[in-house]
Amino acid sequence: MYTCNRKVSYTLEFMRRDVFQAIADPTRREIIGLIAHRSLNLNAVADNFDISRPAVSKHIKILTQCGLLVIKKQGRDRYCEADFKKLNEVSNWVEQYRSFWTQKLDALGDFLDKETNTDNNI
Amino acid sequence: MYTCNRKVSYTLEFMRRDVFQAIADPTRREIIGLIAHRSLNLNAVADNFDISRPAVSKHIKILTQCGLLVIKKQGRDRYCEADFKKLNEVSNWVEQYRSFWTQKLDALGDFLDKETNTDNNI
DNA sequence: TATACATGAAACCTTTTGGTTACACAAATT
DNA sequence: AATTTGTGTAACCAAAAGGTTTCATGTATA
Repeated sequence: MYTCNRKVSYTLEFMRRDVFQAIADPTRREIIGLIAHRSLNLNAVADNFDISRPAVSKHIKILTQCGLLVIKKQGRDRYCEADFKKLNEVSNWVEQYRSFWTQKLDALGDFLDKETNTDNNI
Repeated sequence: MYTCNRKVSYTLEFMRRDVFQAIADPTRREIIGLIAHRSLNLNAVADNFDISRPAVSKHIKILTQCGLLVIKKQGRDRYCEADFKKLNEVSNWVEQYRSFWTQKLDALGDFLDKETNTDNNI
């Protein structure tokens, strides 16, 4: 029932970050907003924040590990490109409850409908 | 530009939790799922998890502080009721990027012919 | 009234998070 | 060739997160 995602610490870089945890941080959400339309190299991203460049680098690493960000090497630059497919997981989770905060009357019916085909396993 | 949400610690209980941070924890998402269709008292919620009752109580407090959960006192019981209006904030943020992960699937086919096959680890 | 129950809250602990500085190194530029 | 630039990474730190046990307190109930 309850699967813990935090004690996993593989040796490799693919430690399968949770996308919910990734977007929990406001800085990371802002990074996603920055690179949504155009990819930026790491320094360009860092210029938008008051924190240090390595701190931004860590955030980018987390976004990469959960699949929200892809790094394209180009010379000595690392261009950060957003990949929003993983956001579908968040959308699915949130939207299953949409009826609960929009139409109260149909709430129970909609819930029962959607409950049959939820696949939110990470 | 970057506003830190973590250093806020008011004296009162209304420390305005971030809903993104609230749903980052899998236990809290599960709690929301549990009380979505019927309200449960605290012990009933705690019965669904392996962690202690005070631990669940803390999660419920966080959900309350961000507005995702409302507690209705009834005798000695505290019934937990979900309030999904705050999820709109998450939905808005995610859905602004929906076109990026839906239309991109179509455009992907075009680009894949020309560009080098980048590994899309899913 | 005495006891069981539901919950809140404090004190404490360990791990994670988010930040820093310092240094290494390859790629560009001079 | 020497230097500047972009980035990775290690070592470190404070605070937050998530958990525990223990105790207090208000409600029900035998």
